[in-house]
Amino acid sequence: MKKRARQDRVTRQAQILETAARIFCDKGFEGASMGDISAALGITKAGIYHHIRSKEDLLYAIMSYGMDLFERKVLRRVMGISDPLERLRATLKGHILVVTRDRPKEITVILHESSVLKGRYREKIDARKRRYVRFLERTFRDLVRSGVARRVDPTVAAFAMLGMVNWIYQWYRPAGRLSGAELADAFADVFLKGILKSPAAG
Amino acid sequence: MKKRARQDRVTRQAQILETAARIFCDKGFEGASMGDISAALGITKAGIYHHIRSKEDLLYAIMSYGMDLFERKVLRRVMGISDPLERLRATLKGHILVVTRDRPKEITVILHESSVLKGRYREKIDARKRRYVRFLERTFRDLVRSGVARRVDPTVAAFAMLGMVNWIYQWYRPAGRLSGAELADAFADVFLKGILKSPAAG
Amino acid sequence: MKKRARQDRVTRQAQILETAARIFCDKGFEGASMGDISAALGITKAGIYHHIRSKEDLLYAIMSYGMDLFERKVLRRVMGISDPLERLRATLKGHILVVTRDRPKEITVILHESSVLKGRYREKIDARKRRYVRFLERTFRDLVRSGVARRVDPTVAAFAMLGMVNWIYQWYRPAGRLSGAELADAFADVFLKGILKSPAAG
Amino acid sequence: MKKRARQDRVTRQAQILETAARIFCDKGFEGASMGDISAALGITKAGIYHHIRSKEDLLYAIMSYGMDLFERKVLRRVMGISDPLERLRATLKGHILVVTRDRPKEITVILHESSVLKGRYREKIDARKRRYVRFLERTFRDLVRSGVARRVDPTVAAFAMLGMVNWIYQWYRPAGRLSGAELADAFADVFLKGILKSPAAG
DNA sequence: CATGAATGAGTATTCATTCAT
DNA sequence: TATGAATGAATACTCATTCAT
Repeated sequence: MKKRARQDRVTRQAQILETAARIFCDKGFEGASMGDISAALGITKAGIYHHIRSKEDLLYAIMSYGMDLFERKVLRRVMGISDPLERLRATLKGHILVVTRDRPKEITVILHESSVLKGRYREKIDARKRRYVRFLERTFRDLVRSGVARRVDPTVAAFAMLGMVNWIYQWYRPAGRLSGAELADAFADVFLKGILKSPAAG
Repeated sequence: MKKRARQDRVTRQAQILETAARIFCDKGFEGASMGDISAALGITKAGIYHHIRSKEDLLYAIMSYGMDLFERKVLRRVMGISDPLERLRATLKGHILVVTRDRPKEITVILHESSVLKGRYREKIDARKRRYVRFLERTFRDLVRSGVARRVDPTVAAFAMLGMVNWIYQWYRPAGRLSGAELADAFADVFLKGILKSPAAG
Repeated sequence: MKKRARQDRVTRQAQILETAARIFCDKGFEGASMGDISAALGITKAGIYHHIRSKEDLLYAIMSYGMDLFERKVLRRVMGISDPLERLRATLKGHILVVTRDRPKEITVILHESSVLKGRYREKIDARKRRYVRFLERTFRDLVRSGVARRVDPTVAAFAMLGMVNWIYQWYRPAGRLSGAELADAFADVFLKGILKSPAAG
Repeated sequence: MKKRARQDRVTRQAQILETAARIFCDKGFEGASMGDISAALGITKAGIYHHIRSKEDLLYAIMSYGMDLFERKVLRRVMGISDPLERLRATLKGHILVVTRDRPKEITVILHESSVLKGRYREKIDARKRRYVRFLERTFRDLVRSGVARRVDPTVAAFAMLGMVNWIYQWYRPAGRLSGAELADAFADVFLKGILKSPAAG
């Protein structure tokens, strides 16, 4: 019985995070009201405050969960790959698959609302983002060193790739022509080989 | 005297747009209040309403101006270039230079707040964005047809490039290691030739 | 075991009264929340409601206990004194010693929050206060009649004394220069003999 | 016309202060809501915020005005009196007359709500209170030195007097038996000459 | 005896907007 | 063209209290 109670609580918490993520996604953090969220949950505004401390805490919890998700589903699975090309390809595809197939609202929230977070919360999320950027930079450096990649600036390459991938949520619709897997392949192809046929043309 | 009055009015309008763009940029559209804007302008809130009809109108005016700017500074200058590779290169570099050197707040607002616009305003801005996307797609199609580019999906290529470029405002700081021109060159290099040394490796 | 249970309950009740008195004292009745009290007690808000019926009841219970305390420690001990001057002196000193040495939060609550009580509760506390005022008036009347005191208005004298004494909680700090006993002596001296050297000077 | 506007504004400000003082007096600061005040003024809650910055600011403004009032009506008029006995008598009577005849709600608010103020506001009001206490202490010291008063502790005498006088708002009703002037005389009599007929009796 | 969850009413405050002047 | 005053609706959040477990 106690277990049930605890489980219910977890469920409520998760329900709130999920619903809030959806609504923050649709209306933006500032555009969404606690009333929107409580209404979507079918409880009162006051009821929500049994489970969270403030709207900003809620946002952080969502982002933190989104980070967990990303790290669990992507980062953790690719960090150990020793071959840098395999590592990069797995990262790129994994990242794209997560944002196109699972489409976790939490990650959209991270991408779109990160600047509303202040103070320690902001720092914590930013630190986790930077960790990912550094992982990408390291991978590009490995690729250049191993002679597989051209002499690209690792930082430039990292942000080029991040831009391509993080922008997906702005335009990609799963109902469209391309599946997530197809997009992943296509983006990997463009990013790795470039647009042009012959390097000499550049 | 009449001319002066009209000029002053134009000036006020421009002042308001510029100031509001800066503030929407800093705090987001929903996070910014008309009071923030009027305070930054040194006039009263009521005073602003002599020049604009509503906060949403103001946002639209900013975005519209941002679009004008982009089209004048980038699109118009490259649309006429007949060689598709030159056209693409000029577009890519022009676009990046605009967002790294001029850094117009209006364009950041377009990128970050477009989903708060509703109805006809939304459609109008979206139509202009789509026009740019179609222009890019046409360019990639031309490149493939002319045998200069590999067989890439034009839509995929367009959004890959847009992602890289539109994400820049999220991380690029002019005080950093790279100048706008250097970033433009580096991104063009990565995008056109890809990361890898040998196409066979992909 | 029953005895133990009852004792525990009494203990809990007393704990709640004491803690609530302290918190009402610090933050005022309206400024304090049931959450403040429950947190200070280490139980839940709901837990408190097993021992009290409402916040107002709790306030009344505190005041009532404060009154009990005062009547037990002061009034009861001096009412029987037949010599009016001894009676007055004992009352004055006893009252001051209670508020300076024991410093019961309950009495501060009575002095500071009495107007928030309504209805029957208010009447009950007010009645006990009036009883004390009438006791003082009677004592002054006795003093005048017996020729020991000058022809002072008993009501005026009673409220002059009450003001001096009831104001103490606003400024007196036990860490200061005067002990409670010293303050009691000093106040008694001032009140009984006045400020001036020679009555003629007044 | 501009003058009228400014005058109106002053009037509104004064209206708000006065009304809020009355309501804080009746219900206490925490017990009173901004809605109570706005309703009493016949404007909306939002309307009030054109004239004040916050509820706490409003409280400070009331207390500050109460202090102005007291200093103007009492302190300023008596500070210059060179004879200490005259000075004390004028202070005592002036103070009592102010709280019994004018009965400014602002002074009651100062006496009852001062502990809700925090930070700089609290310090400012406290400093003005201390200034009055020091003035009283100086006066008592002068009286003792000049041989007019008995050897009383100036601090004790000051707080004895303050208690008598500051407690008046708790019990005095102008509809009662005593006029303010009569109470002033009676309190002065009790305080200066004491209760007892013969000093030897103490 | 105690809890976690919930609620309805209420809190101070902010908002975009209007309007008489 | 600008202002000060005002408003109605909304904001995030808190409150005392209840109740099933």
